[in-house]
Amino acid sequence: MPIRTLPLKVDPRVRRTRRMLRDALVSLILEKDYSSISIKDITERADVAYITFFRHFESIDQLLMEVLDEGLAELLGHIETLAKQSETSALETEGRLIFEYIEQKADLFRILIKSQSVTRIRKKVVRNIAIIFQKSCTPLARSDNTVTIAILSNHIATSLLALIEWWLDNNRKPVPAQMGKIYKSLIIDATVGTVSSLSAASR
Amino acid sequence: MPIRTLPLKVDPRVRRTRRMLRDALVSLILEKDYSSISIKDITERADVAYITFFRHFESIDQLLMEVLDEGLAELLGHIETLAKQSETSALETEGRLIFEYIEQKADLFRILIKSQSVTRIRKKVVRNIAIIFQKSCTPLARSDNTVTIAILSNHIATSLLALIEWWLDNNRKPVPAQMGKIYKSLIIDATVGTVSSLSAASR
DNA sequence: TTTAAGTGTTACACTCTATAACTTATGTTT
DNA sequence: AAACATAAGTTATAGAGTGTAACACTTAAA
Repeated sequence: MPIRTLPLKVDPRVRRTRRMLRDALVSLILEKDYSSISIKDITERADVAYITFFRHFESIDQLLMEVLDEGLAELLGHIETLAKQSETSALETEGRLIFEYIEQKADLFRILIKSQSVTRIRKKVVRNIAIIFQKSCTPLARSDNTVTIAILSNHIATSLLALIEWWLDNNRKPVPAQMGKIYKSLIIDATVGTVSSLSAASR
Repeated sequence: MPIRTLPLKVDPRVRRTRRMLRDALVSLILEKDYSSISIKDITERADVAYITFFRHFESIDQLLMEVLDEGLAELLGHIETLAKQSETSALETEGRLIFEYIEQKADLFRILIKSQSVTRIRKKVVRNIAIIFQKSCTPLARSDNTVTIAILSNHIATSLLALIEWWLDNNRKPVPAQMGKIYKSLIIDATVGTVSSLSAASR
């Protein structure tokens, strides 16, 4: 049995303060460079006392992690759904749906990409996405080579993020449908092709 | 004709100071987190007065750029050579040579990967590497689609860096020869395959 | 209403960045 | 070698940012 009952009634003042700090950081990230954001900036934007920040978070990075954990849960759930679809017959639309989803959640993705500048956070995001694709990679690597699976899933995660970053930097020029095709061919099909060529070489 | 003759006799004191600052930053990056390095740290390590830093550089980022420009020139030249080889018949050894080179220049690469945490610097490194591969990509994309070429070269550059980062994070586990195969199959062959599949679709 | 906990105010110590005025050291030139 | 120009060192200063402490005020819960 768990030691603490999960909701455990959080003081509404605490909920309010943390939410205001999160919202303040989000709006600040969207309008200026992450590394130039100070704790004073955040507390002023949140209309909260300076010291209150330290009563809830150890650093801006930690606050950002809370923000991302929130948004990432939804994002990862969406990617996971799409990854599962790729095992079925909906391969054609999978990539397009990803980029359409990005257009909808543009703010979240701008923050996500910007956050990648913080190494620790970037690695965590990559790892989370890689874990999702790991499931799709495992059946592919017949020789159950754990190293190969790790490399493949890491490659998919980093490549997808890089492709998204490029797309956002270039004003989302090719439409989602075209980006979907590129994603499928350049990342997914290519990964599958690698598995067969590598396992053929070791056979 | 250029306005200034290029070497123009740099004061030996300036050369010495700048070299000491560069060396100090390199040794600091190798032993602690980049974002925690202060200008005072650098000048103390370099055994130089604090104010002297500002007489040569505007910021730590700028000093790092000078460090990277130095090392990157050699690195890029090496990759370029390998990229040219890929147009000939030496395809089999290309990838292996890259990872053997990384083992030799481990310090430079550790700095390069760590520097990626600074968005501006990371983008510049990616762009530089992408430009090299752009030349190899151009003949592939027959429909001279500039967008496609940009995406392909960006994909190769980011994927290669991500693969290198993964390899360094995992204690260089698979030997260079194996990593070379993975690189060739997962990144190079996959890119070539994408070009043909995309141009076939638009035909 | 009383109590507990969260938040605000003010003050302070510390680090880091950035600049200025002035002195000392070093290289270049005559 | 002496004179000059320039780089580097010393000291002082100002301002921003982090982090903590003591105390007063406000809100939620009993």
